[in-house]
Parts: sequence; structure tokens; C-alpha cells
Amino acid sequence: MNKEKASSSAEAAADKVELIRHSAAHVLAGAVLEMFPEAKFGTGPAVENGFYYDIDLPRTLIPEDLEILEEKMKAIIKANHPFERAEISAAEAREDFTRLGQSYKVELIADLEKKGEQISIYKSGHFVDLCSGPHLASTGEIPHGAFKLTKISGAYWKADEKNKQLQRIYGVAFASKDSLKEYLHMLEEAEKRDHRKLGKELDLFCFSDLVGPGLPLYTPKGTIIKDELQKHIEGVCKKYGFQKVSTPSLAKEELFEISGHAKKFGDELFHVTSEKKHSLVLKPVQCPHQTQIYASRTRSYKDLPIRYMESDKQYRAEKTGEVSGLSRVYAITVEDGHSFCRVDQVKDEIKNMINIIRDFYTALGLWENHWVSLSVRDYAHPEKYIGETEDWDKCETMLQEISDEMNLKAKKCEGEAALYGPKLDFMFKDAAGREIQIPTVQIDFATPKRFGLEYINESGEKVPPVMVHRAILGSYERFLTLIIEHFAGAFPIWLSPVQAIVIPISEEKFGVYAEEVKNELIAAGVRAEVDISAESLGKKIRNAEKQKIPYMLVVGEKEMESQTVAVRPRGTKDQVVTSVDEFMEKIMIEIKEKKGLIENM
RNA sequence: GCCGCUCUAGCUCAAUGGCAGAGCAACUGUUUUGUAAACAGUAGGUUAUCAGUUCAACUCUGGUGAGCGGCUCCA
Repeated sequence: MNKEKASSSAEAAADKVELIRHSAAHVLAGAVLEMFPEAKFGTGPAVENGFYYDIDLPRTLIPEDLEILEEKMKAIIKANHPFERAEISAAEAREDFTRLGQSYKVELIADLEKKGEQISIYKSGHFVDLCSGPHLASTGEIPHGAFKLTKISGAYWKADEKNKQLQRIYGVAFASKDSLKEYLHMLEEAEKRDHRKLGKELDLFCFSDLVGPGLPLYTPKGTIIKDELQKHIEGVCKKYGFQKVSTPSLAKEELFEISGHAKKFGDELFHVTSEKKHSLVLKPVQCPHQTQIYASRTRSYKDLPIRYMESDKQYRAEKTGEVSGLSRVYAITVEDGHSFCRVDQVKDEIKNMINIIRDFYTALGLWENHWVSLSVRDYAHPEKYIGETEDWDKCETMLQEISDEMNLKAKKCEGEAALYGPKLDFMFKDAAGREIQIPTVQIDFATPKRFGLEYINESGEKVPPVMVHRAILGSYERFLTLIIEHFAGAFPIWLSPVQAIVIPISEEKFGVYAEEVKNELIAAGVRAEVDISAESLGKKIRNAEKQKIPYMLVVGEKEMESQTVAVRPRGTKDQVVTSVDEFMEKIMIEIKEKKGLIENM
């Protein structure tokens, strides 16, 4: 098979699965209609791995309903109803769906009519749906045993929180029973890597009812990882001319009124008052604070770009239903940076930042799982943003050009821009396949103007700089979710909280030697521990494996006599006996090389 | 914030209206071990919390809190 054929047959297979999923959504709707003749249907598309249908029902569904619906779906599939397409006029469609009492569909018909689109319907058995298709030839083509209804949730009609909430039934569907099985197995495996589970098992972070939800507490081990990440990213950024700054957590609300954040995110600001009549807010972003460092003195065009970076906590009063593990919290540690530059410098600044991002994520083996969003404004709602239209146009064009020049293949996503400008967002996936946005680069003409920032150009005129916002790790919290799940807790050695553990075969006989080895390692800068518990060797190995410690150093009689260690790397059964010095040399190089991979980019 | 589900020992989970339990972890003792779980014992609980129904509530009902799955939002 040649390459072209292979890719076109892969595409055909993808299309087929899409048809199965979309058709399954119709079968689900048919099953629901049997169970609830008064059901009013919203929309029911195919999605990644499956499908859903949003439905207005007379009562709340319970999990047991899914089993009943699945049985009904199976019966519809068995009956092998053909999917019959018909193209009808808007008037006819309106009449038909009004008669059926399908008010949501009538609303959709009006939308289609407005857009001047052809209206088509699909009939399968007794269920008729407004649908552009395409579908399988008949319900019987849905492979046996390859679908499953998975969950029920609420979903706003037309994705608008002001609208009524319908009940959404989710299902997964695949081209074969085996693919479904494989997918369910993958989910089970993903559960084991869940950062919340591993965070507890590996003792990286915790939450306290007294401290409150959304306020993660980092344990010593979690803090080591955070600090290592910070050291590295700051080291890299320093080479690109970033200077570290430090700003307070509090500010007058006026700061955020000028930046525009207060207007847009006012309900998500934490207010801080005192009996001395202070009235301040906790910073929800670092940018406005950093603008004031820029503004503290007169800048010349020769000074630019001026690049600041800061890893600090910021606070956002997120909606209660949105906090979850480390992925969404009230106190986020953001690795934030800003470059104040001239228009002619913007492109290079952004390219440099993207290079840092690409190299960093590549070094960690994360790059292949990403896609890039060119997040532009919602053209229908300019009131949601600050700044001038021509600046926005310029920024969006610039980002598109950068995407093309750097072959990022950014996908344009309308309405995803920041308050002050468009951005390139780098999207990744967590263990369960949910998307997370982590690094980002943003162009901002608006903020410098609002703060009256300026520099003196070559002609002696005062002009505003451009601000480029960038986050490489994004927030440490989200970044941790990503790497905990990516490595399933088995971090590369430079990030491992404990890099080596010395395990004496017998604590009584070799405990002293083990302690000596550990101390040597610590003196050399290795994060080492010794296990002097009175457990069996097997148990101690098991414990170390569960903690995902990169190296286990077993010491017994032989080792003590020859001043060696038996090295067992994590996840293997290999044992190599080497001298302590030799091991130390090797591990130091390994730690350094992993760092070097990132630093020497 | 909205829809739904869940909450029992540090962790994972039993007990379906009638005496609150197990395994792991912790602690104590014995064992001193050659590469993923030694043995025995001890302790650990206002069953998230507050109210209600009942002779009797972990169990049923309601409020509150927290967690989970979605929706919405994400500077």
C-alpha cells in the first residue's frame, strides 16, 4: 500500500467512526423518545470517542436509566431501520417540528433559515431529526457491542448559561467491540495516573478543610519539584534577557480598574480590608504590577526590550463548581513574564519565547501531544475586549504570520483571546484526555496605552511600547497536573524529590555503612535517603518502587567490604555493582545532562 | 454559579432501620532479611456536619460543607 492510499484509508476509517457516533446519537434519541414521548430534543453531535444528546425531559435521569436506554438502543439497532434523508423547506420543517412539539428544533430551523442553509431531516424508525448528516445507511450498521452510555450531566441550551439547562446523555462508540474495550481499558489506566491520586500517594501536595478548597499545600517533596522547575525555567529565561522581579500580592483596586480586569473579572477578585480602612485586592494577574516597574523611570528605545519575569501566587475567586485538584485553584502560582518592546521587536520576542516553549516541552517528551490555538477575538462582541480595532488586526495578523513561519499549524479559535489581545495558546491533554491550556504567548497594545507607558523613540517622541505576555510553565499547578500524569509519577531524575535511596539488607549489620553512603551522596548534592526500617529487603524495594525513586542502592556484606553499592534502577530488575564514587559520578552526570537538555537549548 | 453523583479509621473499602468491621499504613514486640508485601499484638470512629422522622438511623428526609463527573467560565 502506498503512502497516499494509507492515509486516505485512515481518513475513511475516521469518517466511518464519525458516522457510527453520530448515528448512535440518533439511536439514543429514538430510545429516549420511546421512554419519554414528551422529550424535547436539543442537539446531539458526535464528539471525540463518542456522542451526546441534549434533551429536555420531564424528570431527572438516574444512572439506572442508562441501562434501560442502552437496551432500547440495542433493539433499535437490531431492527435495522434505514436512515432516510429528506430535504425540505424551512416552512415545512417548522410546521413538522412544531407539530411534534420540538421547540428547540424550531429554534434551530430559524437559525438555519437566517443563514440561508438547506434544511434536511433524517428518519430512522419512528424518530425524525433535523440533521445535516451524513449517517450510516441503517441503524444495524452500528457495530454490535461497540457503544456504551457513560454519563449524565447538565448542559445549557446553546451553551449559554442564561438558557435553560437540558440533560446531556453521553455515550462512547467505536468501530468495533475491541476498540471500545481498549478505550475503557485506557480510561482505567488513566485513573491510575490521575494527579490527585498520585499527589497523595507520592506525598506531593494536599488540601486541608481548615485552609479551604482550591488552596493547595505543597509538601516538602512537592516543593522540591516546584523549586527545580522554577530554577530551570528562570535559568533558561535569563539567557533570553529576562530579569527577575518581585511584586506584592496586594494592590489598590484602581490598578485593575485601569488594566480593565476589574470590569471584566470584578466578581472574581478577592477583596482585602483592614480596620485601618485599607481596601485592597489580591492580585489576580501580575501584568499590571509589572507595568509599574516599567513606569518607574524614563525609558529609551535603546533600553527595549525590557523583560521581566516573576513566579508568584495570584488569587482568583473562581466559581465553586470549577475548582478541581491542581488544575483549577484559587491560589495559583504563575510563572509569568512580560516583554516591553518596540513594534519592530515584537516578532522576534515572540519567536524567542516560542522557541523556549518548544524546547522545554520537547525535552520533557510532552511536545508531540500538543496543538496550538491562535486565540482571536469574538468578532461579534468587540465590547468584551479593550484596545483599538486596528491594533487587534495587526496583532492577529502578526501571530498568524508567526504560526506560519514557525510551522506551528495554529488553529484559529474565535472568542478565545485575552481581554487585551490575541494569543497563541499551547494545548495539551491530561491523563483522561481532557484538554488543558498551559503555555501561552500574547501580544498586547492596549495595556501599555491604558497605563500611559512610554519610551522615547529615536526622534525624541514619547510613544507607547508593546507588551508581550508569556508563560512557559503557565501555572505551576497546571504544569504539575500535566507532568505528574505524563510521567505517572516517575519523574526524570532532576525533578525527582528523592533521587536515590540506600537500602541495607540488614539494618543491624549494614545500617552504618548505608548511612555513610547516603551522607556521601548528600554531600555531593544528590537528594538521597536511607531506609533503616526493620522490614524485609523485598518490602523495602517495593516501597521504593512505589515511591518511584530513580535509584535503589542495596548494600550488604559484599558491598560493605568492597565499598560498593548494588544499583537497581527504578522499574527494572537490573543490578549493577559499582563503587560509590562511580555511581556518584554517573548520577551527577545524569542529573546534569537532563538539566543540560533544557538549559543548552 | 448550574445539573447529577458521592462522603464510614491516615488510605482502599465492607456493614440496606437493630452491637460499626477488614486489608494496608501507624505503633509495640519478635525477626536482620540479597531485589515488589516476615510474624504477632496494640491503638485508631460523634459513620463530613447540623436538624428531622423513628422505640431504634451509617442506613430514611431536609439544610450546610467538601469531593467527583459534566455544563458555563478561565485574565
